[in-house]
Amino acid sequence: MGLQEFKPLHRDFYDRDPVFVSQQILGKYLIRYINKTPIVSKIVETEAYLSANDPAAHSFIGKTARTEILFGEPGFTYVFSLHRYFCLNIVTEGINKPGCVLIRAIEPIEGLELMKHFRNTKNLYNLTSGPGKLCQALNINKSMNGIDVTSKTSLIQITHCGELISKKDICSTPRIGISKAKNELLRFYIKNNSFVSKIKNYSAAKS
DNA sequence: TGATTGATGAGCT
DNA sequence: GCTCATCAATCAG
Repeated sequence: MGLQEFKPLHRDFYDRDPVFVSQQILGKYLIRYINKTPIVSKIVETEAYLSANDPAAHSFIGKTARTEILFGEPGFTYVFSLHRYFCLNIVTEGINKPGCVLIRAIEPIEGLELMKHFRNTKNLYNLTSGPGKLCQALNINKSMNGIDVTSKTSLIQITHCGELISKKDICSTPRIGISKAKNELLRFYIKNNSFVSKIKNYSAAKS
């Protein structure tokens, strides 16, 4: 696979509403370099966290030392820890509009052995089907906070790929595991993709 | 197989 | 002290 054909998405891509970016980023490639060796994966599930009126967003209470990166330029990583795990977000919108996109699940493409090593498991589905799991598989921790994913020299990049996901193949549901704003449909995933987390919870239609 | 719970650490008040 | 955008082990049926 010729990696040089994958160009990082431009910063303008992220300089928009997090709901829009959350859907458009589905199917794009997430590349993580470990000592120059790329781990390639496809983004298959995301959640949007809004810049205003979203009590579930970390930025809701205002700017703190932890959330400072959210208030800056779009196209940078926001990594935070939760219990023993980490979650990877991408900052969207402009300065002082602290929206972001949480990467909830990825489909492994290349670098399977490295991911299995970091996760200490052989089960393919269990490798990256959740925000904490994928960070473990990609060896992402707090030191990966504030990385520019639009730069060709970054350790984490998000790039174009051949596959376009059509609107009808994007499903939306409420976000997972939050206690506030439970009814907003801000989780998005690629229909019928087997690496999406918590598939069974939403297999039945809800009226 | 679905629901519940305990491990666990950082950030905020 | 309490909260929390998680996960894996455990238990009930």
